[in-house]
Amino acid sequence: MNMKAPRGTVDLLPENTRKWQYAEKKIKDICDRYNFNEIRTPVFEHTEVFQRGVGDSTDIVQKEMYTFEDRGGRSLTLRPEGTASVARAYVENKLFGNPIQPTKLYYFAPMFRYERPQKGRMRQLNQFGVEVLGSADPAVDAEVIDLAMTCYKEVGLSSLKLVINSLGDSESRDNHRNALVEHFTPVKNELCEDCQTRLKQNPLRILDCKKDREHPAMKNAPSILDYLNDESREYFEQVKSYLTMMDIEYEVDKNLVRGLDYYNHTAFEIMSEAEGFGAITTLAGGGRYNGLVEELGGPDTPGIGFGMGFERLLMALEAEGKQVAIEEQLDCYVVALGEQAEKESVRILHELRAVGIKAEKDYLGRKMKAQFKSADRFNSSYVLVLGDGELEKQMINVKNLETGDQIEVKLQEVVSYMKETLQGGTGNE
RNA sequence: GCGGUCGUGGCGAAGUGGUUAACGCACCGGAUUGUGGCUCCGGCAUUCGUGGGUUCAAUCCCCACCGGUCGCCCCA
Repeated sequence: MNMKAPRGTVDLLPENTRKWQYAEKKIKDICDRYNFNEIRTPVFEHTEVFQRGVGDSTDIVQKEMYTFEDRGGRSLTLRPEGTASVARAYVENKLFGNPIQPTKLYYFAPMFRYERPQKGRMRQLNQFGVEVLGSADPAVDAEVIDLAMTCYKEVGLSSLKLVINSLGDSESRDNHRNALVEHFTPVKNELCEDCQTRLKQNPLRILDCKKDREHPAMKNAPSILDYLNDESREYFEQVKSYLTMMDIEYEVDKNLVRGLDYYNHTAFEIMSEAEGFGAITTLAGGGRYNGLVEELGGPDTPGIGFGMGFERLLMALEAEGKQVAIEEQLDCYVVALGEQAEKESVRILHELRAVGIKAEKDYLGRKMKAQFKSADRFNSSYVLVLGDGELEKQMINVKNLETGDQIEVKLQEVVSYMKETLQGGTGNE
C-alpha cells in the first residue's frame, strides 16, 4: 500500500498555510480595490474545453493533461490552467449579457499538469489569476498588468522584471507566420526535432526555443514587431504608454511568445530576479486572447488575463529573504486539576470563546507542570488555574505569564474579567 | 520522457561485513505531593526506502525497483 501523497503533490501544513493565508488575504484585498470579483469553476472540465481553448499544438494539451474517462464514458480533464475554464463559464452563464461590463473576474485555484516535479514545479499547483472579458481597451491590458505587479509588491517582493511583447491581431500573426515559415524552411534540417514540428504547427514558438537559440537563422528571424499592422502597432504603443504613465517599468522582448495558442496582441511575463531561486524564474504569465470566447461558442468577445503561480510567489518571498512571520499566540490557557475542576474548565473554555477570547486547555491528562509548559508553547498571555480548592471557594486564579502576577477572581466573573483585561491591552503586546 | 544526486527514530545527523545502531533537538516521566520558560536524572529504532543477490553473517557490498531532490524540455 502506498500511503504517500502522489508524486508532484504536497500537504500544506499549518506552518505553511499561515503564509498562504497571509498572501491570499493581501491579494484578495487588492482585487477588491481593483473591483474584481471571484469566480469558482469546476476542477475538471470536458477535455474539449482545453483542447479548443488552450490549443492542440501546445505542450499542455499534447503531454501534460490529466485526462480520464468517467463512468459515463465522458472524457474529462483536470484543469491545467484557468483561462479556458473561465471563458467557458462566461459563455455558458451568458455573462456577456450582464449590463455591468467588462466582466472582471479573479480566481484562486489548483491546476494540474503531468510533469516531472522539480523546484517550483508541481503536478498540482495553485494559481491566482484574473480575467477581464468584454473590453478591447489597451487601458485594460495596463490595468491587468498593474494589478499583477501590485500584488507582488504589496505581498513584499521587489526584485521583479516585467517583460512584454505584442503578438498582433490575426492578420499580423498570419503575415508573420508566413514570413517565419519562409525564413526557416530553407534551414529546416538544421533545427531541432521539436522545431521542425513547430514549423508546421506553430512556427511562432520556434522563436523561444532554447536549443536553437544560437542558430544563425534566429538572429535575423522575422520579428513579430515588424509585422504588426497599423492597428496592432497602435494598440501596443498605447499599452506601453499606459504602463509608463503608471511608472511601471517593463522590457520589450520580441521573442516572448507564450506557450498557449489563444494569445494575441499583448503578452507578458513577470519574473523574479532574486538570487538562489533555482532554474525557474517565471512567476506569472498572461496576455490577451480576443478570439477565445468565440472559439468556445460565445459571441466575439475580447479578453485578457494572467495566471500567477502561488508556490512560486512564496518561493520568491523566501529567496528575497522576506519573512512572513505570523506568530501564533493564545489569550488564555485553562489549567485544571481534579475531576470536578476538569469538568468546570470545559464550560469556562466555552464561555471564554463565546466572548471572542482565544483559549485552550489540556486534553491529555497532563500534570500541572506539563500544562504550564503547554501554555508556554502556545505563547499564551494568561493561565487560569482551577483546582478543587478554588472550586469550593468559587474562585479561580488568573496568572499573567509575562509578569508572573497572579490574582484570584470570582469564578462567575472570570469571563468578563478576562475580556476586560485583554481588551485593556495589558496582555500581549 | 532523459540525466545527476540522495534515502538511518517525530526532526537533524554519525556509523560499522559480525549477537546492545552514536549524538543533538523534540517528546514523556522523575527530582519539585497545586504553578511555566533554567538545571540534573531516566525513558524514547523489534522494516537502517522496498525486493532480490553475494556471504557463515548485511543497515553497510552488488542489482533492480520505488520515492525524495536538483537539472534538461516546457512552463506557474
